[in-house]
Amino acid sequence: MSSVPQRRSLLDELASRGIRVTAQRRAVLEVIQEAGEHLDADSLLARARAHEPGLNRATVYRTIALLKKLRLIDELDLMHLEGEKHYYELKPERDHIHMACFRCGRIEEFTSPLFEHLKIEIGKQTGFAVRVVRLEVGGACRVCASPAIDPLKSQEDAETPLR
Amino acid sequence: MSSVPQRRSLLDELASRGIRVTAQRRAVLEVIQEAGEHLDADSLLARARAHEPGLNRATVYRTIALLKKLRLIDELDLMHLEGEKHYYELKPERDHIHMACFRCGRIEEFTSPLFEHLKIEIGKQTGFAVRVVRLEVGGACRVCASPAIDPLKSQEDAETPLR
DNA sequence: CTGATTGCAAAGAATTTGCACTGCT
DNA sequence: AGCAGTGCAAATTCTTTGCAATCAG
Repeated sequence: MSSVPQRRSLLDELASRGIRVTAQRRAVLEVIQEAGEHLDADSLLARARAHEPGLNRATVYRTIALLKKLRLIDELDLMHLEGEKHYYELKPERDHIHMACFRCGRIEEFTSPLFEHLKIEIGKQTGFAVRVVRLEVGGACRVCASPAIDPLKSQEDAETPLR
Repeated sequence: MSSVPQRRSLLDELASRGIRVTAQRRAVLEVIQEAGEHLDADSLLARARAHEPGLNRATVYRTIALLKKLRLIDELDLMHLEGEKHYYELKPERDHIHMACFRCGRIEEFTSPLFEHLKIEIGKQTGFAVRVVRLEVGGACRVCASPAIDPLKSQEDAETPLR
């Protein structure tokens, strides 16, 4: 939800690697950095155009690809709750789990030491060098799962995504 | 990799729920059931056409949607190693982790009691009723991560997907 | 200067949908 | 018989690409 600012800005990361900093990239990076939520390419474009009006959709996709390659952002599916878009967020200090409520569509995040242990175990047991981890969960959030909310209203199906 | 057959066939599952069993569905179910690997919609169509030549692509998608809704299969992305397709597998008795090697493209599976604990913890800590879990990992498999393989050949990038 | 980056427009990949026809149960 | 399921073709959604013009370093 609220994000702890990370040590170096995306801009600094690019510059320090000798990657060209253009006005377009600056606009996209800024939006990603200040985003309070998970953004897809389309909303990213819309917001970045506030900074850089002529910005093209293709440039957004190319910038996303760049940031992914540099492992500065993570790509999420959020259980495909709405369409097949991808969502992006700054790579966090500690990986977290994304939980998508099939009933109300809310996305929750959750971190746990167990998750960190699991990642370590994967490496130890299999020899696999873990670079990117994505753990997504679908189901019913606390509120939607509660049977006490409205006994008269028949419960919507929370077994399966909305669409 | 090799799969332990589950108690009831997909066909029985449908029939017992009063869902219509058509030749087309039978063909798709059979392919999913015997698949030794993760199949996308396209390969699913190709294989199922061996049983049911006229089978249409749309029917495959509709059948996949049905099985997903009934939670008889899981949908995977396999870190989008090749395109944005989805892959499908029978819902296993115990959820497993999918590990995708960015260098050689191999997919490994891994199960761990820690993973089960983590799922339980999610529910306990957040009140979220977990229905579907997808844990995917990207990186370098044991072989590709090994620095001893070929010291002369400069290592390919294993930090990031191939495409 | 000069190659990396961009915009544009078109193409591509994966999936979904409307509708008339077919075939389970 | 009746309605769920299917095929077909077109539409949608999301993303990528080729190429000429532009701009950062």
